[in-house]
Amino acid sequence: MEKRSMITSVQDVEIRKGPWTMEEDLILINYIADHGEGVWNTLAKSAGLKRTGKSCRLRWLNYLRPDVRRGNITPEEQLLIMELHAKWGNRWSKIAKHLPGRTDNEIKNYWRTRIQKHVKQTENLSGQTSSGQNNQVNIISSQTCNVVNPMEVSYYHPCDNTITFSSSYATETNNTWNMEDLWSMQLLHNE
DNA sequence: AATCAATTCAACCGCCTCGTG
DNA sequence: ACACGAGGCGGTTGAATTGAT
Repeated sequence: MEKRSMITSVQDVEIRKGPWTMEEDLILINYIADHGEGVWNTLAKSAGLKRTGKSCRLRWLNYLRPDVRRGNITPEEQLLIMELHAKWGNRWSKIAKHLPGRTDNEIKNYWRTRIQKHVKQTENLSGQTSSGQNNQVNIISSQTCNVVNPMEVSYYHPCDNTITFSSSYATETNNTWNMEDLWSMQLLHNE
């Protein structure tokens, strides 16, 4: 059950798993600010983090990096994701390189939870019309209005192949604390 | 208000590739 | 040529959150 926040003991070294604490984030941010990123296993040990190098790398790249953008995928980004996925398939890191600030993990999650759902729905509605073909264009053109998020409604415009959103909210998803808080604290800490 | 179902997304896992000795 | 470790990637999991009843 307690898959999260557990501690695994491997060769006398406690390895923490599960959600990162604010303290761990600050340690990682400060360490990378001083020493740079990379050589993650060494970094984890040197920084005093009871985490694997992989875990540190993932946390930094997907959440703590100052240039990472999270939430509020724009219609343009959504369209680009769909186009690139149609072109390359599940090459998430490759797709992410074309969306500045977006991570492969976020794009993967976004695709699976938002877009793929609509792919299946649309396929069910449109029957076999696109059997075996690259389906992205069909997905788009068969929809004139769809709910992408419970709080967002997107409208497709077939004439110019664009999507507009009517968004009733603009809150970014939080992970317990605000990143701006973290970065301001980190700056203070480094003073 | 309580309960259950559905959704989201952070984080882990396993596999693969690459560099090094 | 082989072994090993580090890094990177895609698939998957499951706790937390949100919505529905």
